[in-house]
This record gives sequence, C-alpha cells and structure tokens, in this order.
Amino acid sequence: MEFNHHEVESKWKKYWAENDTYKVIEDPLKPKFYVLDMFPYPSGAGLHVGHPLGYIASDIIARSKNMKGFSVLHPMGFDAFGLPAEQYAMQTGQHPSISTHANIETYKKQLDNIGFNYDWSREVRTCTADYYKWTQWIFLKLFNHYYCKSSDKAKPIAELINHFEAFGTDGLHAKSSEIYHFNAIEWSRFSEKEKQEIVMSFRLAYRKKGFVNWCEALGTVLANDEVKDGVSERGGHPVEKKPMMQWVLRITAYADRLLESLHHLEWSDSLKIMQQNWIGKSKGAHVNFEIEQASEFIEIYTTRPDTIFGATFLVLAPEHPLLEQIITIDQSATVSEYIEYTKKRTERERQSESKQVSGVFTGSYAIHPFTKKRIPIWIAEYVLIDYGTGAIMAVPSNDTRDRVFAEKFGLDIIPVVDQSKYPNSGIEEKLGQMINSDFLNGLEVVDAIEKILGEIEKQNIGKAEVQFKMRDANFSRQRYWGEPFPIIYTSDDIPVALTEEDLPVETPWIDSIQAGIQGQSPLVHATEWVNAIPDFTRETDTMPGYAGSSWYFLRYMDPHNSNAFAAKDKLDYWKEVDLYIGGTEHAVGHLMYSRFWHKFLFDLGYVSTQEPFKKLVNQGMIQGEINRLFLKKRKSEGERTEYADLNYVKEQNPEDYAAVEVPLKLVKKDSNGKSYLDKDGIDAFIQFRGHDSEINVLKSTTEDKWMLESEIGKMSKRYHNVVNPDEVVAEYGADCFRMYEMFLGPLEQSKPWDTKGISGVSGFLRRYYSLFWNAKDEFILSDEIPTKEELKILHTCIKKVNQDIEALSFNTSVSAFMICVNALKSINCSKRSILIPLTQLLAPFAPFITEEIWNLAGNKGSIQKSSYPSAIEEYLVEDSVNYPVSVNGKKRYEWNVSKSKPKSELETEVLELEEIKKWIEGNEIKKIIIVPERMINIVL
RNA sequence: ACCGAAGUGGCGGAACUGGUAGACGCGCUGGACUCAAAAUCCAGUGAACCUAAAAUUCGUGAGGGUUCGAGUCCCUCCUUCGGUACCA
Repeated sequence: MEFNHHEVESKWKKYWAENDTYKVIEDPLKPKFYVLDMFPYPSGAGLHVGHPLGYIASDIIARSKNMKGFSVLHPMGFDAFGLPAEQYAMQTGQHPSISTHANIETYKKQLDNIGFNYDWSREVRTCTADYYKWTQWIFLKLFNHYYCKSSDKAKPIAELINHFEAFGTDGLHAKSSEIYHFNAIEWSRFSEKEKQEIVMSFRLAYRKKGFVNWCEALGTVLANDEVKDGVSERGGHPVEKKPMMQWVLRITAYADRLLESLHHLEWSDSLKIMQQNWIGKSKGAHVNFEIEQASEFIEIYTTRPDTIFGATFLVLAPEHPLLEQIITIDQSATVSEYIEYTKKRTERERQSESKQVSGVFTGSYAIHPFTKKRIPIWIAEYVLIDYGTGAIMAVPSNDTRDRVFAEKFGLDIIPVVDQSKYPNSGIEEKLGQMINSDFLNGLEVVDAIEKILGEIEKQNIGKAEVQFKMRDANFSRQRYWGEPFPIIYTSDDIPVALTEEDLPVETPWIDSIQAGIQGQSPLVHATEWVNAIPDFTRETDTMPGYAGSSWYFLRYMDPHNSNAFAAKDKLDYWKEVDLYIGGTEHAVGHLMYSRFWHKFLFDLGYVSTQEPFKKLVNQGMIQGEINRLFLKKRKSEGERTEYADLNYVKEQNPEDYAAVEVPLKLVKKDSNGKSYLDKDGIDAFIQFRGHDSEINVLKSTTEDKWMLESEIGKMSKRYHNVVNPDEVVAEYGADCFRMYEMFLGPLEQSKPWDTKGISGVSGFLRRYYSLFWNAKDEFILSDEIPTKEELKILHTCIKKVNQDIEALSFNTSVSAFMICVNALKSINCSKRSILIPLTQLLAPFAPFITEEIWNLAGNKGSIQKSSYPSAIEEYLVEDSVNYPVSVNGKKRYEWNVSKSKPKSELETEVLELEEIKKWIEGNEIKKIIIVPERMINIVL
C-alpha cells in the first residue's frame, strides 16, 4: 500500500485545527514546559529550508513533552518591524505594513505545511499596536527609572528627585553618565532645564550624542551592514560618521549582574564565554597625564598599569574632545586630513588592519606622571572614542598594536617586563618580573599591578577602576518602520514622556516613505502627527529591531491581555523559557538585551525569575550552494561584452571578469558532481538577467556545457539559491522533510542543504508503513505475544530515542528508527504490541503518518494525546560480551565471552587464545589492562 | 584584528566519561525481478599490498606532545563558518 502524503496531511491538518489539538492551557495539575523558537523576521523571500531546522527540533521536544504529561507552551510569532520592509517600500512604493503582513501569511502557510504544533491563537506580531503598546510601556518604565547601586536594582526616578530635594547628591549611589556634586539648596536653584538634564543622566533610557553612518548622497543613515569600505553598498556613495542625539539604554548598569548570573544558566560554555567577553569586565586604572603647556589633563584607561614606565607615547581617538587644544599649528593640516580619513572608516576596519597601523602626531607632548619625561601625543584610528576614555598610554613593549605603531613611526620602546622565566609566554601575558620601572623593579606583574594602583591613588594622579567593554545600547533608529517613542519635546528641546494612558503611540500612515531631512527619520514628513500635541513636537526616531524582540517570549504567555503585557498568574505559571533553540548569530546581541530587559522587569516585580532563558541551544545554519558564471568587465560605457564559463575564464586573465550568481534552479550536475548550465539553462539564465543587447556572446571551452564556479555559502535571496520547504514537502511529504532535516547532522552544526540523501528517509518511511500491510494490501496487526528478540529490537530503539531527545541528538534518533524498522522488516513483524509503541515513539518526529496509523489501528483521538513509551531494561540485558583484544594498543582479536566470567579468568584465558599467542610469543608480558565489558589490552 | 565554533570515506555523518574508527543514509559496483526501464530486494564498498583468500601496513585538516591506548586531552599552525554593538 502506497502512503499518500498529500491526502493524509490535509486530513490531519484539518482534524487538528477543528479539534484544537494544539490549544495550550495553563493546567495547574501538570508540570509546565516552555520551549521557544527564535523569533523569525518575515522576509520577502519566504521561509527557506534553513529556518525550520530549529523549529523541527523544538517541535519534537514539544510533542514528546506533551506525551510525557507536561503542559507545553511552544509558540510562534513574528519580529515584524525591520529595515528590509522599509527599503522595499522605498523601492516599490508598497507600504511596509502591507508587505509585512503578506510575508507573514506566507510564512504561516509554510510553517503549517511542515506540521508544527503551534497554538496560533497565541501568535504575536511586534508591529501591531496592541503589541508595541507594551514595548513602549517598557520604554517608559526604563525612562522613569534609575539604577540604585546600594540596593543593586532599578528604582523610580521620583525617588531620585526626592533624594535631590532632601540631600542633593549626598549619600547617593546611583549609576549616571556624569558625576554631579550639589546640595539640596543648589538643586532647588537649578532651572527646570538644568534639573531635567541632570535627571536625564540617571535614567535607564537616556539621551546621548552618538555617531551614525551618514550618507549625504542617499540622504539617509545607513546600517553598518550597508557600508563597505567607507562607501554605501548601494551606489558606492561616501559615508561618514555624523554625531546625533540619540536614545540609549543603560545596559551597563546591569553589567555585573549580567555577568554573574551567566553561571546559573544551562548554556554552552562557548556561548557564556562570548557573553562574558562582550561584557568585558576588566580591572584597571584611569590615569591623568598632564599636557605640556596646557591646563587640561588627558585621562587614559589601562588594564596594565604595571607597565606605565614603558609608556612612551599617548594615543587619542581621532574624535577625542581635547584634540582641538593640543594640535599645533604646523601639524593641523596633517591632523585634519587624517581625521577626515577616519570619519570614512568603520569601527571594524579601524581595528582590523593591525599590520598597517596608521596615525599622526598632534605636535603636543604630555608629561609622564612618574618619570616626568615628555612623551608625544598621537592620534590613531585603532583607538576608539567609545572604549574606555578614548585615550590610551601606549606601551610598545607589552602591547602588540602599540609595538607595531612604535616600530612604524620610530617611537621609543622600553622593555619593562622580563619574561625570560616564561619562555613560551606572549608579550601581552601578565607574566614576568618588572624591570626599568623604578620602584616596581623586581616585582612579579601581579604584585606590580597592586603596588602601582596604590601609588597612583596615593599621588592623586588617577584611580583604580573596574571597566566594562560593553557600552550602553543605542536605542534610536532614523527609520519609519519601527516602534515610535512615547516622547515629545518642548520648544526648549526638553524631552517629556507621555503617560501610560497615552499608549500606544501609533505609527502614522505615510503613503510614500522618503528619506528624512538631515539624517532624521522619514517620520519628519508626517507633520500632522509630529505636531499633534500643541506646543510639543514628537520624537521622530523609532526603536531598533531588538526592542520588540527583547520581551516577546513573555507576551506569548498572555498574548491578548489589554491591561498588562501579561497577567501575573500567567507569568507565574510559565515563569521562564525552559529551552530556547536558536542560531549563534544571536549569541550576544539579542540574548544580552533580552536578559537585560528581563532583569529590569524583575527589579520592578513583574517577572519572578532573574533570567529569561534557562537552557539554550544553538542550532547550526543550513547553507546553500552558490553558483557563478562570469561576465567580462566593460572597458568603456556601452561596450559589447560577454558571459564566459569557468573553464574559459581560467585560460584568460581572471581580473577581466566579474562573477555573476546563477539561480540554483537552472544548475545541473555532471557525473563528477560539478555544476554546469546546459543550453536550456543558458537561455533561461539570459532571460533571468533581463534583456541586454550588449551581452550576447557566450564563451565556453565546450559546445553544450557551461561550467560554473560553485561554493558553499549563505542561503539567501541575493544568491538566488533559496530552497523553499514547500517544494520538498510537496514531493516527499512533511514527515519525510522533518526527519530528513534532522537526519542531516547534529543540530548545532552548520551543514549544506542537499536533497540527494532524502530518498533514504523516504524509503525508511515507506518501509515503516509497509509493516502494517499484507501482500493483499490489507491493514493488519496481529495480537500475538511478542518474542524476546522483537522486544529487544523495540526497546533498544525506545531507549536510544528517549536518550537522544534529551540530548537533542535527533540525527542519531532517526538512525535508531531506521535500524529498528530494518530489523522488524527482516523478521516480518506485524504485532500490535511492537508496532504501536513504535508508532507512538515516532509520533513527535512524523506526526502525520503516525496519526494515520494510530487511527487505522482503531484508536480514538489524536496519537499526540497518548503517552510516550519508555524503555524496559530487562528486555535489553545481554549475557555475553564482545571484547576487543589489543596487544600494545593495536586490536588483534575479537573475543566473545560470557559476562559472568571473572576478571582473573579473563586474564589467564586471554593468553591461551591462538590468535593472541602468535603476537605475544617470545615477549615478556608487562601488564594486562582489562576494562570490564569494554576492552582488554596486553602490554609487552 | 578580536571573540566563538567546526575540520573523520566519493558525500551527509556515527563513535557514551580516553577504550573495536567509519553506525545509519546517499552514491557507486555486481546480482535478482523485468521484453526493457523505474521501483523493490540481495551482496559488496576507507586506502595500500595481493590472481584470490587470509594476513599485514597506513588512515579522523598539518606538525609536535601526554598515555598501555588519542577522532576524543595539551601546545603550535592552516582552512571554513558565525559574531564584533544600525541585517535579522
């Protein structure tokens, strides 16, 4: 009997929908389990085969937990605000809300095709007002709170103001951007604007000047992604850093807690280390260097204060505010030229090229605080204004970049750490003894750090300080398609927060989205909306992508609540996410922001857990195949050009050709697995590229084949290599697609998509199905008592699959199913007591076919409501064991012996074996290693 | 450049805490069925040596080390992928 997946899938999809099979309720009698998928952004290309990888894994977990008696929350929704929809709108005129909703519908249909058990009544979309109302609400909470260091939690701004009114800054321990000292009387005399500015620097959501990628030609601010080599990726226009007032979230207030509670999470060590490094807590010192012939100091930050005697010059970031005062006249032209150059460089570029450091001398000198020597002040792009104080003391002896810099510009290098006792240590390692360092001489580095810190504080030239690499998070985007801020400004530019009653602040409809003016968001054109409140103007920036995605997992708990982001009893029931499956691309960004928001909501008493995601697993990426043909570069405008294949280009100068991506659909494979286009493929390719009369010559070394350059890379619309799961599901069925994705390899690993192995899984499902049918195509299950052998086959599989689900090792569980079905098939098993538990075991993996079998076997209701089988050990016991016998670590014989044979007998008998005798003859036996039930090794 | 991960047959991968390397599947080869093909079923399939069998040797990105024993642990290096704060 053939399994007709089309019929069976639509039948059970309908049944599940009609019977609310996947409706989630908070059942107080059951333990809860919350399994979460990454929040997808609904792109125009639709879902590709890479997206569902994690979703299938979580679906298997969710279904098996359900069958094990848990109340399971396994929701899905959409991260629906974002740059691509806005860009698409600018190109095509279609409003982002229309394209976004259309994309979401496509995604949902595609997801349903794969048979996920989502309860769609809990779907959330970040771009709907009833959702972003609560994103804005959280922002208001951040705006209206500050971080109290004494109680180590967020507290209302009103309490801060009370404190100012009563005591000024006396006794205040709060995180702020600036350090203030005033008393209550002074506070009362400040103007309203001054008071607001002071309070602003304490808020958890505050305003600060930040730099954006400004592209004059496009009239817009660009994402880092859209900038390559200092020019816009679109059109190649120059881009420079432009300072703008922006909203920023004080995530640094939570840095220590974010670091501390990492230890309690069931995350991989590598992920924790990445977060730890991102937070980047370091102990070091701020040190003031006097500037020669100026009253100001340059404050530097260093993590190696012990090497201060090796500091031979200072380096400032090109954006450093003191620059104006220290540039000498004869250097000013060189310096401004250099500043212009760095403005065009991205942060990444500035740090990457350590082999070709660049920088210029300012013309001024600083005074070394200990040696009192003059040391030159330079500026260089490798010093970033946002890190530390934007200035460093350069120690070429113990810092690689400083050394390269000093060597290039001929600056002094004074060795200060003698590492001769540690021959294999790098120059930056904190190992060795101090030399050339006055009172530090002879000390070990660790002790020298302690001593110099004391000295720095004693002489009042600086301060020991803990510093974080993590910076406060920029929260403003100059975009239309994002959450509007619940903020308005007075004519004095004082920001005023709206109240909770004013929420949501809805995005105004703009028919045609155009770049704003001077880097502002397109919302400035919605003048009616901007000026809707008399005497005030609205904030026109919007929130970034991570605003909506930093708390979405809480909304799933109670998605339609209009009185709260989620009701207390729902929050208390589901608590936190038990298992989160998502890609490493979110390893720091999204996960860090979500943890921060969650801790803030915890401080305010809304959520009951410190951390949102108890266990987290990173899924790998499914990669695509990128195929390319070559187009000869034109030497002049309008010149005739030609396409050429790989073999042809190899014989030419490759510099004359540019690679052009070929849609995967057109690509054929030859017997060696090499990609090529045939005649039809070439025609289709030309048509795909659009008619271009200047391109009509095709060059190839053979007549009818055009060989392609082929590599493994991202699956993306831009490479035309997106594989739609719908096509695979249509051809092989959803169950097969699900199991094949799992069978491809370990969840955590990246792997290329290739359908050529899918026939194996398809064959497995056919064989499984055929177990239930006799030669006359009748459905048949016998009630005979199972044999010992059959029970062993079944329970081996049950044990393995249960273990694998716990370990999220789904590729091996698919193998276990294959082994089981192959074994049952070879003995023609058709017993109910074997095949029905097998079917239940398979149900989370292949929900459609198992539902069908369950039903044919005469069961009522969904198999998903039945209980999951667990292994019975007594069926698995073996009485003999196969020992590999090695001589000197090399395996020489396989020895089958009874399990009960004592070690002493094994030891003597193994030497009697004919196969072993010949290896040990004439040698003295040094020892015999026996690992019970594992192996025997004879050492000569 | 920095942080993190990965590298095993022709291919995807398996190998629990250091203990039989290559499970399972694809592909390939041969056979059965068939007028033929597809599908299905059976057998073989890391490399070298060999007429064959048996045996042996080599073999987990490269080089070194620890160990009775290393794909697994340590050091150095190479390659690929992810992230680096406005892609999501």
